[in-house]
Amino acid sequence: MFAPVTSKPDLVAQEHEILTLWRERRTFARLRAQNAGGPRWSFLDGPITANNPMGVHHAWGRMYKDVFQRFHAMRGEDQRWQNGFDCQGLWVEVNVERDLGFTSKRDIEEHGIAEFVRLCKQRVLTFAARQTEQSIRLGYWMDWNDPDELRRLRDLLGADPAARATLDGPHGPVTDGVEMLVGRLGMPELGGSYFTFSNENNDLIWGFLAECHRRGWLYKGHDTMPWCARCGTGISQHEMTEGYADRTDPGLTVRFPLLDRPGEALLVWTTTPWTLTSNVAAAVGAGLGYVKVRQGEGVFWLGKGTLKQALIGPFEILEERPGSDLVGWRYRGPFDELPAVRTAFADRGAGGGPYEHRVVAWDEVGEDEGTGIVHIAPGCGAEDFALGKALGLPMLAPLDEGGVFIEGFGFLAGRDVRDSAEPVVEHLKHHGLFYRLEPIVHRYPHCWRCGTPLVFRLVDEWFVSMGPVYDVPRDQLSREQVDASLRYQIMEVVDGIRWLPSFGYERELDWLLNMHDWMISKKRYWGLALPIYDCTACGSFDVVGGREELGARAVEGWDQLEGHTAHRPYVDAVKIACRTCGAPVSRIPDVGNPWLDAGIVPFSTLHYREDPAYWQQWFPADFVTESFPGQFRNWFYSMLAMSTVLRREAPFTTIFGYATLFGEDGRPMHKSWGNAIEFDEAAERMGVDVMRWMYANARPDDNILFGWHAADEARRELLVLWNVYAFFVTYARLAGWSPGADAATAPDPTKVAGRPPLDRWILSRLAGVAARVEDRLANYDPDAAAGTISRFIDELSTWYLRRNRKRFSRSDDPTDRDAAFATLHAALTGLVRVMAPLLPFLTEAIHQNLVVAAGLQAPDSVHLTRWPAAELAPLRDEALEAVTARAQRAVELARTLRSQAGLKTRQPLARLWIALPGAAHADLDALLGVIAEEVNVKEVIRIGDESELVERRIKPLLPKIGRKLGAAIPAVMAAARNGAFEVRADGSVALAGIVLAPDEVEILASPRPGTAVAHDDGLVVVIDTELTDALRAEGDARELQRAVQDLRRDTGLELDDRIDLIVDLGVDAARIAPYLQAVAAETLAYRVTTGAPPAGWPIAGVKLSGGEARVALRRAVPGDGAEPANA
RNA sequence: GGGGGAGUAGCUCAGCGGUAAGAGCAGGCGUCUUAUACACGCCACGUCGGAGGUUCGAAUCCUCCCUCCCCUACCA
Repeated sequence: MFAPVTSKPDLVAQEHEILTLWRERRTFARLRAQNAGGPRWSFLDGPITANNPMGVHHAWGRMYKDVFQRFHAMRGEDQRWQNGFDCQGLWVEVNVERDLGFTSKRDIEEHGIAEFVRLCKQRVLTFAARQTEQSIRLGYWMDWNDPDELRRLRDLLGADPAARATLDGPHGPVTDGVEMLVGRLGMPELGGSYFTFSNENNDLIWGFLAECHRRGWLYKGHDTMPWCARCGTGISQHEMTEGYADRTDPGLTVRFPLLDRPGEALLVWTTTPWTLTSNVAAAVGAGLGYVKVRQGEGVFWLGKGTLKQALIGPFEILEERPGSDLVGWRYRGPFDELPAVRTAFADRGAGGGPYEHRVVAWDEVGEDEGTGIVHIAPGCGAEDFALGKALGLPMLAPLDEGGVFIEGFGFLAGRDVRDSAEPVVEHLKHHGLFYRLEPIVHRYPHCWRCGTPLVFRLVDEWFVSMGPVYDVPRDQLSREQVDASLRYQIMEVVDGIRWLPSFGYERELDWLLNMHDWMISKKRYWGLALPIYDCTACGSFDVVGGREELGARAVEGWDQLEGHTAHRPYVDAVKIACRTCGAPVSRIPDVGNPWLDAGIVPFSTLHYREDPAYWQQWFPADFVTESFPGQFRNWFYSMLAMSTVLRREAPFTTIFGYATLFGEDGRPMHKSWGNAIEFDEAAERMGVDVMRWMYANARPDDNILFGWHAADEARRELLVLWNVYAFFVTYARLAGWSPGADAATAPDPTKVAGRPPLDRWILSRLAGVAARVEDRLANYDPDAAAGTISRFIDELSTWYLRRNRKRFSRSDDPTDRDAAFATLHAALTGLVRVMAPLLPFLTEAIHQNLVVAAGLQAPDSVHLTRWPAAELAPLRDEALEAVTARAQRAVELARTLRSQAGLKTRQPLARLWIALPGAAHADLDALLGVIAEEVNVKEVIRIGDESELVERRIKPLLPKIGRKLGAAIPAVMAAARNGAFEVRADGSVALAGIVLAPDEVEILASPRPGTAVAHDDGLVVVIDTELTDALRAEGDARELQRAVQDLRRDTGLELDDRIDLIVDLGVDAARIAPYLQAVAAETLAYRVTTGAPPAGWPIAGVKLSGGEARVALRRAVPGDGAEPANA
C-alpha cells in the first residue's frame, strides 16, 4: 500500500529526508559498485576555488556535472566521480591577508611566510569542507571527503604540522605527518576530492616545466609589465580578462621648454603624471603636421590636428612644419634635477656625455587625443619600453614592488604612486611647466583580484614561449612551421575537440592566434614553487623536473624541506649546483601562475606517472564543462597547452560551456544591490530541485537571470507533476489498488493492447520522451531534455488525467479501473526514471512510494535503476500519437467556438461535426468519444471534404513557385484567396491564367463563411449551437451541481462529508426535477429536498436559464434520521 | 582602436527571404474541476532600433546611422 501524499508538499524537508535515506542506505556507494567494470565514461571536473562558500552560480555548473554523471550511471557506465578543489594562488592569499588586516607584502614577510602559507592551507581546507557540504545538499553525487575529517586536518595543521595523524583510505588507514597527509589528499590511497596543492599536482607541473625548458621554450623576460602595487605582482595577459574598468584619471598637459628655441615649448599630454619623473623623450609622428602657436606670452609646438582639443582660449598660428623637422630638438625635462635622472642620463649621450631629452619619431603617434606629441618613459610603459630599446634610450624605473617611489626621486621618494598626482602637478606649476589639467574617463586595466589600478613596471618575469605567428592561413603551414610553434600545435589539438556551443571553437583558436607568451611567474608566497634555478654566477638557468630530482641534486638545505610539502619557505632553502659553472644556485622566489595548477589535472588526477595503465583508461576525458567567460584563456587554455606539450593530444574530447548567472534584475548579483541570493538560502527556501529545474530549462549559452520569481515558476511546473502523483496515490488508496508484481518495469505491450486508446497513447508518449531525453542528454543538450519532460508533464496532467479522472473513482468497471491505475502507475514510475538525473530528490520521493513502498522487486533507489528508454520502446505507437494530437486540437477548436458563442462547457450541445483529413486510424471512433465528453456534446459526426459545411481552399507553396513565377505572384495569391481557381482532374490547379502542378499547392478544407466553425490546417470543427429544452435543463442541472460543490468548499467541508441539500428552484423546478437524484449523488447528499432554505444554513445563489435559484446545505451526520441517498 | 553579437508585445526571448508577426511571464477577461485553487482558454492592430536599397515578396539579405552587450587591444 502506498503512503498517503499531501497535495502541498514541503519540498525542502523532503530533500533532507532523502539525503538521510541515501546516507543510511549507502545508495551512492552501491551505485558505484553496481557499475564497476562497466564501460567507462570519463568526466574531468574543473576545480572550484576552495576559498569561499559556494554560490548559486556554482550550483548551475555543478548541476550540469551531476546530471550527466547520473545519466551515464543509469546507462551502467563506470565513472571516477572525483571532484576537484583549486587551492593555490592569489585568491586565497588576498583573503588571508584581509583576515589578518595586512596591506602589503611586507606585512606577510614580517608575519613569516611559513605561518602565512599554513594559514592559506587552512583556509582551503575550511572551504573545501564547506563546499563539500553544500554540494551534497545540492544532490551532487561525488566521491566526497568527510567534511569533518577535512576540518580535523585543518585544526591539526594549525596545532602542529609535523604531528603524526591517520586517515582512513579506501584500502585502509594511512599514517603520515599532518602536512604530508594534506599533500596526499585525493591520491589513490586516500581517495576523495583532488586538491591542486597536492604533492603530485605540483610535482607533475615541475615535470611539465622541465620539458618546456628541454625544448627551449622557457625564458626569462625583461619588460615592462602590468603590475598590481597592492598585490606586488605582475599581471599576465591571461589575467587581464575582467580587469578593464572605467576610471577617471588626470588628463595633464605640460610644457617641455626647447633648449635651442628660447621661449618656445613642446606641449605634451599624459594621463599618468607619475611617469613624467621618468621621461626621456618626446615622440612625434614624422608624417604629421605640427604648428607653432602663440597664446599670451607662451609659444607652443603641438600637432596641427589637435589644436581644438588641446588648447584652451584663443591662439595665433605662427608657423607650420612636418614632424620630421622636429626630430632631434632638445628640451628641458620636467624632473632633470632628480638624482635618479642624472644618474641614468650620465654617459648615455651621443658623444659620451650625459644624455639630453630630445624629440624622436614614432609611427604610433596619433592625433585623436592629446597634443600629437607623446611623452616617452621607457621604464613605465610597454610600448615606451619597446621604443626606448629600439633607440637605445636610457631607462628609468621609479617604483618598487609595492608601487612606492624609490630613492633618487627627491621629494617623491617613499611616496605611494597612487598619491603622487597632486605633488607632481604642484611641482610642475612651481617650475612653470604646467599648462592644463582636466579629468579624463577611460578604460584602464585593474587587478582582477583586488581591483587596484595597475601600473607598468620594468621587471623580470618567466614565460613559456608560444612560438611564432606566421602570416599565412593555417592550412598553408608546413610541418616544420607547426613543429616549431606551440600555438599551432595547440590549435591542431583544438581541432579534434567537440565544442559546445560551437562558437567556443572559434574563440579558442582566436585566443591562441593572438596570445602572447604565457607569463607563469608571480612574485608571491602561496602557490606552486617554480622549480627554476637562475645562476647569478654564470647567468644560465636550469629547471628541476620533480622533487626526487631536486633531492638528488641538492647541495644544501634538503634537510629543511624534509617532512614538508614543496611550498615556500621550506623549498626555498634547497640549493643545487649549477650545471654550467658549479656554483650553488637558489630557486627563484617566484610562485607559479595558478592555471598551471588546474591545467595539469588531466595528468595528476589520472595518475599519469604512477599508474600509466590507469591513465590510459581514463585519458582523454569524455567530457569537461565550465562557465565560458574567461576559461578560454585560463583553464581550457592551460589544459590544452600542457597536454600538447606532454602528449600532443587532446586532454578531453567534448567541452560544454555555459554563460553567466545574474540576479533577477539582469545585473550581477551584488549584496548591496539586494539581488544576491546565497546558495544556502536558496537551497533551504526554494529547494534544490526547484533550483535545478530552473537551471535545466535555461539555455546554456544565454545568461541566466536567477531569482525568487523565476523559482516560483519552476516550482509551479513541478507541482503539476506532484498533483498527478498525489491524485494517483489518493485514489489508489481509496480503491485499495496495488501494482502487480511485474509493475517494476515497463508494461508488456500485449498487456496494454486492450486498454483504451488514451492509456496506450500516454505510454507511447512516455516511450517517445524517454528516447528523446536520452538522445538530448547523450548530446549534452539539457534544456531540450527538460523541455521534452515539461511538455509531457503537461500532457499527463491536462489531457490524460483530466480525461480519465472518473475511471479512478468508479467501481462499476473494475477492469477498466485497474487499467487506468496500471497505466498511470507505469507513466509515473517511468517518468521519474527519465527525470532522475535532473531532479534527484523529487523523483526519488515518488519512486520510494510507488515502487519501494509498494514492495515491487526493484532497486531501492530510482538512481539505481537503469535508463528506461529501451524497456519502453515497444510501447511506442506514433500513428496513435498523431491522431490523438489531432483530437486534442479539435477539442481546442471546439472550446474556442463555445467561448465565442457564449456556451459554457457545462451546457450540453446536441452535436459537433468534424472534418479530419487523412486521419484513418483504428482508434478514431474511441477518440471521437473522448472529444464528445471533453466538449460536452451528445454526438460527434465525421464529415468529409465534400461536405457542404466546408469549402476547399488552396495554398500555393511559395518557396516552390516563387522563383518561377516572379511578378505573377500577387495575382496568383489574390486568386487563391478569393477562391478563383479550378482544380483539374490530374490534381493540378488553374488560377490567374497559370497552372500549378499538384505538388506546388496544398488543398485544404476551409469553413464556409457564416457558420459556427473553426479550422486549423484542414481540420474543421462545427458545433450545433441550437439548444433544446432538454439540453437546457441538463445544463441547468450541471450548473446547480457546480453551485453545490462551490458551496461545499466555501463551507469548509471535507471531501467525503455527506450533506443535507435543499434547493429552491423557482420556475425551473419541473424541468430540473428529473436530474436532482444525479446531482445528489455527485455532491454526496443523503437527500435533496425542494423548498425554501431554512435560516442559518449556508446558502448560495445560482443563475439558471429560467431565472435565479438557491441552494443550501449542511453537513449530515449518520443516525440523524437521514438515509443515504445511494448507499 | 579592432572583431563579434544583439536591438521584435510591459518583461524575457523565438522566428532569420514566402504573404495578413509568435511563445513564456506579468496584466485583463473567461472557463474547468470534489486533482479544491492546481490548471486551461481567450485577449497583443507591436513604425519587428532609424534611414535608404535589392526583390514579385524583407523582421529575415545589402549599405549607412543610433543604442546596448561580449570578446580583444601597449595608445600617451
